[in-house]
Amino acid sequence: MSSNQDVAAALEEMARLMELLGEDSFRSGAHSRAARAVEGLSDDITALARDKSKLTAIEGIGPKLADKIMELCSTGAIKDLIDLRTKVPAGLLEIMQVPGLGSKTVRLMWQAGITDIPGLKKAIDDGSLLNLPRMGAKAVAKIKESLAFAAQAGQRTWLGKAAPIADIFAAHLRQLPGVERVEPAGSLRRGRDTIGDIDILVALKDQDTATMAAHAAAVAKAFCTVPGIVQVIAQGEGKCSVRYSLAAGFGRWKPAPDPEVAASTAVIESSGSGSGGASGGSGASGGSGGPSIQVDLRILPNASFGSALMYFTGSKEHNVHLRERALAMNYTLSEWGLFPLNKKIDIPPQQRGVKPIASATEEQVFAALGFPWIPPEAREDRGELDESAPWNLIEVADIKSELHAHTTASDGNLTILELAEEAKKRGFHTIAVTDHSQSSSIANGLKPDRLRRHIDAIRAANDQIKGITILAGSEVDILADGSLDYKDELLALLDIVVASPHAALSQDPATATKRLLKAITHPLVHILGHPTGRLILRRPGTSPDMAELFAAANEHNTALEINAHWMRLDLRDIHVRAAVQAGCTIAINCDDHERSDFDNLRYGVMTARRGWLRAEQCVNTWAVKELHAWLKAKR
DNA sequence: GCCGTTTTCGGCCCGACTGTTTTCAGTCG
Repeated sequence: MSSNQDVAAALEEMARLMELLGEDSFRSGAHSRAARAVEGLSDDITALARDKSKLTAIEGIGPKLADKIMELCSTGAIKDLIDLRTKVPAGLLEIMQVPGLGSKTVRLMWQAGITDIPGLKKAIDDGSLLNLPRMGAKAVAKIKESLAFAAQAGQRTWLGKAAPIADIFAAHLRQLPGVERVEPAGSLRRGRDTIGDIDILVALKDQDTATMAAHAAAVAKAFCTVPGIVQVIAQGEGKCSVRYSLAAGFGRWKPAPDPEVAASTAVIESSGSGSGGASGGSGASGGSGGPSIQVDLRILPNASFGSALMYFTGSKEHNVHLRERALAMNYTLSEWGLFPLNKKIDIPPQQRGVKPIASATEEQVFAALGFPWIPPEAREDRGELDESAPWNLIEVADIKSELHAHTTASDGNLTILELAEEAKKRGFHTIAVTDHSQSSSIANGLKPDRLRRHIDAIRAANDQIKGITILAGSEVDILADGSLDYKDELLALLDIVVASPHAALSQDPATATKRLLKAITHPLVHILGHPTGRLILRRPGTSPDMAELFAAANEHNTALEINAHWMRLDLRDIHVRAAVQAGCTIAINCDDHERSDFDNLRYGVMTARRGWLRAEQCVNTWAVKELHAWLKAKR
């Protein structure tokens, strides 16, 4: 059995190997595109692979690639991939991970006898690398510097950790003269659960050319000297790239109170700051190899802001399709704007002073191409260009309740009233107190008698406070066999039950499906909390049959949670999309343990928007009456 | 290797930066 990730990895490896062998770039590109298509599927590829026509129905997968996917799913291997591996030394793929080295250069190295990273280092040291074509002292120095980052190139970090770093850069640039707008773009703006690099777009006030050039230079300089930068990769007039120390960005970031999270993240923190003292003015010493993230800057005139923001937001595949659509309409689209196509002239239109058809706002550019404005979170080339109706996706402002929160009774650090006051401050009409159940002993889970007293305390607090309803609830453990951690008589006393898996997260898919189905179909359960139990970049969680879960959730009127903590975001985007299509009800909860956890809501909402969720399908947007009626229906 | 509101064959997005070059190839997003 192969997961979607396995299939995508195999296809991507084939693409890389073909590049190294110098094969047709469109052919390797097709493999690469297919890999991303598989990665973005919410359906299990193994199931689809039983029927070839279902595979070829996926855009980017034709008959040949369908055969290879079916071969991998049924035999566990692809013969063509094995053949490719025998032709290319394995170390070359590692060399290609070095930032700035692509297939053409690595191929030249291979021809010169360099086949792995140690060989490359040796060729740098003995000077033989200089003998390669187009390889001078500067290029070698750059490779030497980049080698330190080879291991972490391609590594990603959490959305909730990248966003504060983007804020640091944006705040730094926003105050500069001549700057009209600063906008983080890229995967951050699309709300992906992990971020590869941070993209910042700066729009300059439209003035005379000389003034704008001076302002651009000042912005570029300011960008490349932000404290915490460990390497300047490129610095031009309109475009810069740097690597920023992740350790230096830890200032605002605290380990999550969730003990399992705290334990795992503590490791990262200590390894991050271990080399050269704590954060602060580390400067551009470079090359220490500590955790770092690439930050890219693009500077453009404000008149191009819309098209530039579209270009810089991506995704790459979305952009490619959009540009193809432009060509079909006899236009050409770039970050400079949408222009009439003129194939006879080689010079780009913006350099000839051609007036764009649209460029100032995203709405204008989309409209000129015949689309409604597409939310950034939906720009993943997952069918968004086939939609013609306005989007109207859920927004943070739509959220009116929080239905999963902890207090000092278990592992939170707020009292019932403090929690309720904070929720009220955020404009919510309802907050549910859902402390851990007895089996979560590490989180100080409540034994039945403590829960009974806790319910009384919650009722008392609810009588005391005005302007918000406090619900008595529990985040009850779903035990390994699917049974719940309290007896039904006790659960029936609660206003709301969130059932979540916390242990036995390595179960096989069939067992996990059975376990979660039991919780979903339990008559007293309202919400299935963080369904797979994954921790992003830490552990995969279980892989239940989602289609089965969604069908059962629909039938039993059980909501499925998007846990908004940036370490979880579970359900994940593609699951949300499938759940929305299946008609499921979704909950978006912050799983609050402290005040600042309420701020994670934006990540949960972004994940919801990536699944094309509209407000009405989310319980947290419902008015008091509607929400409470839904809760009571299970009592 | 995929795909089709001009095509079932002949295309396949667009521009910036770098380092090496006497005009451009490679890489990246």
